[in-house]
Amino acid sequence: MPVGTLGAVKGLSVDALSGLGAQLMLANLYHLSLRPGIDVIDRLGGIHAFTGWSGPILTDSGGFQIWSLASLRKVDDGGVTFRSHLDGDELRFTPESVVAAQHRMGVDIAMVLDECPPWPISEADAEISLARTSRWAETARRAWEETPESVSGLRAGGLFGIVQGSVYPRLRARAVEVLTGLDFAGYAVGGVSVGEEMVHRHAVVEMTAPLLPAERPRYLMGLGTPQDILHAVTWGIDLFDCVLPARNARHGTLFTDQGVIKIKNARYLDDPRPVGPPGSPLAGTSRAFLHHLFRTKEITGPVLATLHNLHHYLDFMRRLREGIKLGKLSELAGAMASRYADGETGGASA
RNA sequence: GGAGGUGUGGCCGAGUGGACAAUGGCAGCAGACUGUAAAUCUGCCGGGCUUCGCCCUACGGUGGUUCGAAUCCACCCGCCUCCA
Repeated sequence: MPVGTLGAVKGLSVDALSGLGAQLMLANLYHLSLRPGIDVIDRLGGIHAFTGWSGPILTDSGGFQIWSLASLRKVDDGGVTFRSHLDGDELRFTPESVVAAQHRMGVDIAMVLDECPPWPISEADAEISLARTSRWAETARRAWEETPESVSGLRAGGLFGIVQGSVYPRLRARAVEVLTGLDFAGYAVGGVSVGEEMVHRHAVVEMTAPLLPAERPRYLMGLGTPQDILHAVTWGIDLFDCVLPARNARHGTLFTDQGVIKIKNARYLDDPRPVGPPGSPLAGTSRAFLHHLFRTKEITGPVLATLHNLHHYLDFMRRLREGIKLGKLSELAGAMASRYADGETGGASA
């Protein structure tokens, strides 16, 4: 899922996004609640009509903002109260209000409100946090059936639960048990991509993914680097979202099969080689030109780089799906992993 | 011709006796970024070294005052503005 927090992938039109073959876009309830506000989206006929994106949309609930905006919120058993990062306004999210808001926008996949705990965290604190997240999940699941009063009369398509429990196997297992008992349309693994080391990240996937029902989608929230995705796919994860390809593109880092290209580096000043492989959006764009666009701060630089990175990621996922279909995932994953390891400029992260 | 102003590191621009190799910004070089408070942030940025320190060269030029000068004085050079 390309990430379009405010309803758009930064730098791309909906046409450009669908041209890349994107199937599902992620948006964010916290950010959309502040601007333009759910009422506005409701009045305009829901999030698809509002954004013009006709493909599926998943909205994150604001649980991640409990972590990322930790200094601007207060959590209690009933929910979370944010102080807007824009103007300090109070914004109250409860499990029920979050479900209702996503119904009103008519999103395809709604996420329950969860508490994304920080890292590091003790097992005792993680357990307290998980207990709250679990109660919220039950509340959200009950609220899900209630039809909201909305202008658009829309409903969300499905509700996903979010497995928390930090790095602790006992807690992750308990979380899975609670959530599967509530019968969600899909299950997400949350609480990663909060600054933890790769070993922890991978351990969480390995201890959680196998416990999730095989017939429901498994969504790993917030990841990741190509290496992270490769690892998670081999462990049975189906769905990903990550700001990395889009954000890094805007910051001048391009993902390729050979590793990472930092296009702003002086070495690309007169590099005639194309940015992307044949058939990709930037197959006809030289590294020298893209370097020039970044150096001169042309808006087109970040836009083209975003096209490139999203294409690379979506193509990467396409190849993995193909590998799964052919029953050759482990072969493919092994080959890809070694390529990233041997990349000319190294992998995406240490 | 007269009057006034000004000259600082690649550029712009602070600094008007010691805390100054000299605030900022730009440019330059590199790094970071994982459910987006991010077209953002961080580091380096006169030269050399044994780089939490030392040495050299530096605030238009020359000379001087002073224990000490980018800062004060004299002369010279350049540039700008106004008047004629």
